Amino acid sequence: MINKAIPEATVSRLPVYLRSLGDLPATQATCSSEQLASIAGVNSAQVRKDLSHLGSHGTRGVGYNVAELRAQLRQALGLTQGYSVALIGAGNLGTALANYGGFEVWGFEVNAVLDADADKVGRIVGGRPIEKLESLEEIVNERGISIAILATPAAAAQDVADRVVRAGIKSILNFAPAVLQVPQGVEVRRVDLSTELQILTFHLSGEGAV
Amino acid sequence: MINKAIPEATVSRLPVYLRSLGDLPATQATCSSEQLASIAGVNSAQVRKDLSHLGSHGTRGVGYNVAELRAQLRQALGLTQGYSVALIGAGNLGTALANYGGFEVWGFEVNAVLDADADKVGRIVGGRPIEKLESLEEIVNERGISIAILATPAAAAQDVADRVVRAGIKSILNFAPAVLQVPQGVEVRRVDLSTELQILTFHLSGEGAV
DNA sequence: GTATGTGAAGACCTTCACAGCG
DNA sequence: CGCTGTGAAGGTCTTCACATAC
Repeated sequence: MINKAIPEATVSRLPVYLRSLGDLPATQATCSSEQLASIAGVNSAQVRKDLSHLGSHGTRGVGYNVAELRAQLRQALGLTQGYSVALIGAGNLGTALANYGGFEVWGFEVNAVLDADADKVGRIVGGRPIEKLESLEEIVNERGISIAILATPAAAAQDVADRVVRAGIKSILNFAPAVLQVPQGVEVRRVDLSTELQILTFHLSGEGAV
Repeated sequence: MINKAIPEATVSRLPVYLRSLGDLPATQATCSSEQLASIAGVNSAQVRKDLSHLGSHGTRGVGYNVAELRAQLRQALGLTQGYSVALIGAGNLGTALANYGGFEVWGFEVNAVLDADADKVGRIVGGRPIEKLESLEEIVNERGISIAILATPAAAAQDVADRVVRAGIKSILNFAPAVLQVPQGVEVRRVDLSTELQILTFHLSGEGAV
């Protein structure tokens, strides 16, 4: 399997490259590692090494074929198929995510919005009625959900994660400010506002410029 | 300056340790690296090495004093003072962030919500009227804003960032799906939904279970 | 006995610099 | 000549393992 060989650090940059290609003029058929690097904000040797993991073959003296590279990136990232997403937690953030729609372009569709609060069930969010958390397993099976986005309070996050894992989901995007314990084979990515702000203040208060 | 010596990887874990301390029973006065590691989801040697960068001194055979460690973490992260934040872009996500309030606990206060869209100006979001982007510089000076949260569309992000930098802000939390170019001395942290989802699908579609 | 603090080893990541190809 | 692809060098980060201190 080719994927097995791609280092994690490279994987995390592939989506950036893919998006960067979209920033090129539509007329541009070819693109150098130098140019891609400048849009993506990384070193050009990095770009070349990263792309070499895809088995990508640019043309020396010319660069990479934009259309082909885009196809290879989508392939590597598994974006040739669509994904069904469940959003759990319909508070402020959850509601905003349900309405956001910025990732439908990439083939992600929110096919369920769940909440533990019975009072919220039935309310329409992002064009769908909120469903009760108890139906999770059923919904996952029926609608082929493969990704869960957690936007619950921190205190509820671990319980919900356990439930999500029991329902067979292997990919979790966690917005709750908590570190989740999950079994091997389940992948969690954490997006944590407070953490990011605190990293910023570290640099603000500590060393000077640079 | 002590901060200068703290590696970036360590800095990014300090907020997690700080929050993890809050998960301990209120009665617990002392905490081992082992316990902290398990809550924070890292290796215990990592915890010890990270904390040693703070000049922290645990007690051998006992562990770390919880209250003291919390104080040291807050100190290192610059959380002994409050920070005034401007939120730019009052769309779905921006509105949710304005209402969120989950980081006020840590001393961050949203003291301005701005938007480029004249139609939105004056509407109340998170208890404040939306103000026009043109007033940015003035607002930053008047209210001592030191952090900007960007929640604009990707296409506008770079222009807004330029403006924010010109207003003298040195810390940006960027939710727009774009890589920002900023001068040396300005720190940008990117939070990118689509990127995170795509990293998840890489693992879903590629290799099997870990 | 128990848990910290840390040198040393090893894994991983980035950058350089240039050979090689178009 | 220009740009890719990559060995080699140089960093950074993580983990181990144990001396050290309470």
